[in-house]
Amino acid sequence: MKNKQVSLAEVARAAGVSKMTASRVLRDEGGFSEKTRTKVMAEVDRLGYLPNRLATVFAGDQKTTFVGVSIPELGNEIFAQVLEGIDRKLVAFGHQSVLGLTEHALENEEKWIETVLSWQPAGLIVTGRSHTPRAVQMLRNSGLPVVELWDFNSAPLDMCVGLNHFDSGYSMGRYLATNGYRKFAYIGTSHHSANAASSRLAGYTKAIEDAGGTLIKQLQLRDAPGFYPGYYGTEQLLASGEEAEVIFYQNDNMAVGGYEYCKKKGLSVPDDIGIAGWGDLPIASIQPYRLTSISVPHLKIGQQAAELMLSRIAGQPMVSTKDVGFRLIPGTTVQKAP
Amino acid sequence: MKNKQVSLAEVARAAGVSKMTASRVLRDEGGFSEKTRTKVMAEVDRLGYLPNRLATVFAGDQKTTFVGVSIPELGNEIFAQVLEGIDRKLVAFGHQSVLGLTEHALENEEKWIETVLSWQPAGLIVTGRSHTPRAVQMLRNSGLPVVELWDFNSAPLDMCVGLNHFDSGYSMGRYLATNGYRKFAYIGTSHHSANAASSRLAGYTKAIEDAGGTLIKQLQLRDAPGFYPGYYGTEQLLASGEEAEVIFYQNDNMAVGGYEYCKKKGLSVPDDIGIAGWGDLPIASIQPYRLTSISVPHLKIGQQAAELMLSRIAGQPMVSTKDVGFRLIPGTTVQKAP
DNA sequence: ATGTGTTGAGTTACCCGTAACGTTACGTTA
DNA sequence: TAACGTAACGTTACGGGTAACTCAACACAT
Repeated sequence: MKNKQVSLAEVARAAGVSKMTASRVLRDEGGFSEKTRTKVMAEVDRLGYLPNRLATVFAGDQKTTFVGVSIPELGNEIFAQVLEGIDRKLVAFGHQSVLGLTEHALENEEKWIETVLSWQPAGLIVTGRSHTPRAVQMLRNSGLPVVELWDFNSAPLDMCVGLNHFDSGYSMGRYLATNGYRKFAYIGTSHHSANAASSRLAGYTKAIEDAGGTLIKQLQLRDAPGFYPGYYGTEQLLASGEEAEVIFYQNDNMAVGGYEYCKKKGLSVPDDIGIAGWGDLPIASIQPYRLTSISVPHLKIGQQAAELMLSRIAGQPMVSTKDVGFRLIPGTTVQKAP
Repeated sequence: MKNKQVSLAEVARAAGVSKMTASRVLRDEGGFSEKTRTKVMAEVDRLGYLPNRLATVFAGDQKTTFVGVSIPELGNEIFAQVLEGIDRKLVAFGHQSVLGLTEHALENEEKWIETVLSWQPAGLIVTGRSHTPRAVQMLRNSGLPVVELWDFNSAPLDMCVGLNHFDSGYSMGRYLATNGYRKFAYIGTSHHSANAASSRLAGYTKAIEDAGGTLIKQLQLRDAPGFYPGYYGTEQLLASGEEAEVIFYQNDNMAVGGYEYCKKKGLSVPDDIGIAGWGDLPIASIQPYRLTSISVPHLKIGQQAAELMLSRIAGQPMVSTKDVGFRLIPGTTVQKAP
């Protein structure tokens, strides 16, 4: 199998025409006879010719059809869905996603950006609003369309699709306060630095302050934000002796874990303790209760990102920021004000 | 931002040397003075030069560092994990994944293969063993490393990593029969044709036959294999009046859905009915019971696939097929023979 | 002073398509 | 019949790097 790739020149020679004529036939550009077309296409089939798009790009000093898509991880089903939404849309318009998993590290992102840019992509979609200075520099310099996902940013590098995480945390805090809660807790994971989750916490904290309540405890676990960290984090929190009335979790996976711990310990939710999650994740949809949470349009984020990207590639002028918003799910896991 | 990309020639001119010298400096090839190196690197920084790797590939008639990775969907957490495993490994060795979501359709795969091949990738990783004839033709013709994932195939196109789905279904059937079950049922989804799940069903059926039992009902829903299809599929099955003693589901998501339905209907598992899943998915790990299932090494599949790919790219001779196997989880949701 | 080797460059050709332009062989019109 | 138009195809140049080769300058041994 050391078949050297068949080139257009070989097809042309076999068909007894020039490269140019063969090229015209393949692009159906016109300016050739039907007989020639038949002959060329026959040779294409016979030799199994596949065009080398690299050369095409090269010839016209264009870009490839690749769009770099960088997300933190795929273990998080939200990002997996966002990616799926993006790719579906891109593929429908003749583009391909080049994957980048940053594992929440900006240095990884920077390295990935450098590599992907060297392959002349049509554009880049990245997660988050914070990047290394060099990454910003490279993105700016490239002159390529860039979409920043997830964290809504009114002053994006180029384009932005996401939601205001601070506001979502604030909404939850205010909602809980409105329903009579005074002593709040938060459980999240912090193996990554400045991210959307910390914005949520900041908003939550602010709402509590504004309402005159107290954030009596915040727990930052060194783990992935899943069911068991939620379970054991809750155990740890309750064992600490602090008398939280309601716990806001980084996401639904953790919240459901917390719920299960409370249930096991004989605590009644919401009578003894309130539980709130974030994200409206699949795990919440299969519980016999309705988890209080924040619903986020994952698929919409991906699709919108891809749409912005595509219209910029097509050269259409477009609004360049899009706040997809969020929705508070009242649920049944916190007490309602009388 | 219509900055034309800075080329090596511009860097060279600015540094007062030839393209070739600049090229040598950048590749640290030697044959230049320290003074020249400093000057060239200064201009690289000043102009923000990023190499155009396309040209390099082009010049040397080489391949890009892209590896095409095609999977059916990302909604399925198994495939998301497999992809993550692949990408981590590939990136560590200087490669990038170009994503392809086939949505279980071979025509999509074929089209994707054609497109990706035209960009001169270093190799392709695809899911499943069945492809369109033209897809097989193109893959063969390319002479590129190809890994077929998921479904173990002793006669792969090139390389293969996966497990024998038929055997896994057979094992489950035999296990259940050994524990005294005689009247079997199966619930799966069939919006896709020949796939790994149907191999599992075939193995299950065969085991039942061999044990002298009866598959009294098999339900193929037109839906994604999730919790609710499992829930309502079970309702439908039980309402049909058939007296199944045990139900084998296409995967754990469906099985847990089935379990919840039984629980709601007051049926005791495993006393009144047996429940078995497949995949050892995350959903099973957060239940208060241990689901009878088949455990599959997802991450290992991805890693192994990437490893095979990388060693083939590096030109190392390698075993080209790898059966990663599976493990039956006895669980607590089926009755044990006395 | 001459020959030889080494260092530090520059020159040329090429990769595979395509844009731009050139060339034939006709047919058509004045 | 000369002048012109057009369909069908060919030729040339180019893009951004790199392999392979050439070349100039200088050091050093003979």
